[in-house]
Amino acid sequence: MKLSQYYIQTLRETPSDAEVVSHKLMLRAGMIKKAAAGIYSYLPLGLRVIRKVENIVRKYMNEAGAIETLMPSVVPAELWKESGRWFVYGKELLRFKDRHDRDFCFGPTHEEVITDIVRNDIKSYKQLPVNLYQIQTKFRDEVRPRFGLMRGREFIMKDAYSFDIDNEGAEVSYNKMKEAYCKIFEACGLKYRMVDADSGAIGGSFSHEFMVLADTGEDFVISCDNCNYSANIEKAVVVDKPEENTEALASVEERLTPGQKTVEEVAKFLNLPTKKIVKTMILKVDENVVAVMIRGDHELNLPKVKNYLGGSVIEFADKNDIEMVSDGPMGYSGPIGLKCKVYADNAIKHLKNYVVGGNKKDLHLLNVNHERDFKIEAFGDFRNATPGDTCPECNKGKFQLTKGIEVGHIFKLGTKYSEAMNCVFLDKDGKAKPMIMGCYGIGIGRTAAAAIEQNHDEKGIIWPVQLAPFEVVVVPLNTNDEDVIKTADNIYTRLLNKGVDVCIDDRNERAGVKFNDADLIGYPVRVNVGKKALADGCVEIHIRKSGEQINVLIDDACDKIINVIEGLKQ
RNA sequence: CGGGGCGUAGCGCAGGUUGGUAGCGCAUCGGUCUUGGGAACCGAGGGUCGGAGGUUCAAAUCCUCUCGCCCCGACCA
Repeated sequence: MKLSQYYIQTLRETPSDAEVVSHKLMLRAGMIKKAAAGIYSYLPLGLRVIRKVENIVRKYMNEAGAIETLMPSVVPAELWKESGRWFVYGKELLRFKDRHDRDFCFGPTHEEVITDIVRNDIKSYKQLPVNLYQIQTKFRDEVRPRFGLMRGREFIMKDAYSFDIDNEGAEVSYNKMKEAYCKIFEACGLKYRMVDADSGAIGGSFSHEFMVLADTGEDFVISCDNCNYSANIEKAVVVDKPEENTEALASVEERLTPGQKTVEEVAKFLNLPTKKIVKTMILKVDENVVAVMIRGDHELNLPKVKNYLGGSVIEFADKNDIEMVSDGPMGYSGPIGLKCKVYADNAIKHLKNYVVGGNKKDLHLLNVNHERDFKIEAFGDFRNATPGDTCPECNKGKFQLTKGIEVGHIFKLGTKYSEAMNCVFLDKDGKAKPMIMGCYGIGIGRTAAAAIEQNHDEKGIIWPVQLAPFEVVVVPLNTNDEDVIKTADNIYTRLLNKGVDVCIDDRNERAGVKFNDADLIGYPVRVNVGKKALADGCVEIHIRKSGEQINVLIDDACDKIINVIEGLKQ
């Protein structure tokens, strides 16, 4: 590609509404352009990156036996009504009517559509298993789209759906996807982690998230520094460690704490460590109000409580509920005298003489002890893991906390949709059974954005070779010098012929402009062709990632460049 | 959905209190000159001041309504 004839629009200044690096750099490099909140055009350079991600995904999906299809983005409401989701999905589902006043939605995900296809075509166990996927634009009307491609409303996603005759088969399908996903993110040249995710009611380890590690990630990943256990912070198991505590029990003391509500405020006010403060959170699990006690320096984990209690909906209790069970205002709840069951995190077990709310405005109680002062229904793992916690897998390592960006998610769906939509097959005995489904997603745009979050510097993007819009840019530095032009053109043509994804920056710009654009756009390899090196019969190969610059003879240039590219792929 | 902020040239911003010719930098176009890290000089074009209504002789500026966008939070996966 000759850049003089290409569509390349870099911005010197960062548009003011970009917050994260990937968003800023994609805008500046002229890869995307915003059309509306969370809705972007992919400009040529950006599209090339998107296509590279897509093609890697295709390759390994196909290899794993999945078959590509393409479903409509506009979906008739009937299908969504059949699965029931039309009534529960809420505002995130973009709904509209056609000229005949019929309801439609823009698909945010395609379980209904694929299930409708498969139930029509597949009748026998002999036709199963099958795994169909598509790469397509989805729309979710997010409350707050942000961070460019990272969290758009319109976004490109690869979604795959597997159908099996039984659980064993579903597990095989699931594991194939798990392997394919690992290959995909590896092939993208990204540092990632596969983590256990909360699989909710389904249970088992049938849900994994794929996280690209980056400091700017929104998700927290817990991993062991000794073995390879890693998990979403929601899911990471906290080991219940017995602890010796020989402190003598002191007697309960009331203390006025005017206006001090949060743990930090109370701890500071009483001049005690946050560990000594225990917060009592009032929750509503389905229709039951319960209290959960958590050590002040820990964070409550709602899914854990929900799973422990076997509920289906969990939320913080509202003001009324709190006043009802505690006879006191919000912010001063404590376990003593509560009119509901009290559960406590394991960490409370070994704690003595701690501070709790007094169930009265501006009142806290000191030196409280369970058993003696109130009853705890049960202890359990109800908190988020923290760095330093012991690994439940090897029992030796300590937890580390890393930030990540969720780029892929796989999970077993079971028969939720096949049952609701009567997607059944006849088994060997001629009996009709619902198919067991699995669902596997990858955010294509998000993967590209995550690659930038993970690989950039002050000057711009540092693409992994596998995702770069072009692998190599050839830069003639003196556009008025015949020799320079000829040599650059020659190297460019030779690279093209060898199948290298190369472009030549033949624009009539000064060297500085081209260098800055090249750094910003992030071509992994830049070949400088200039008078200086040419005097020695050389050109320079500049490696974006390391900043390394090598002089090579013109004749050796192509081989060396290909060599460097191969090296970068490792 | 709650709280806060912003809409003025393609981008980044000033002007607004105190109403009176719409401005700056970058980008763009023409020219001279230049060519190894976003050159310099000369000249030029470009605006329904987000929109509607109101107050006024006069509104970017004051008032009302509206739309869009951004941030924090809640929510969602």
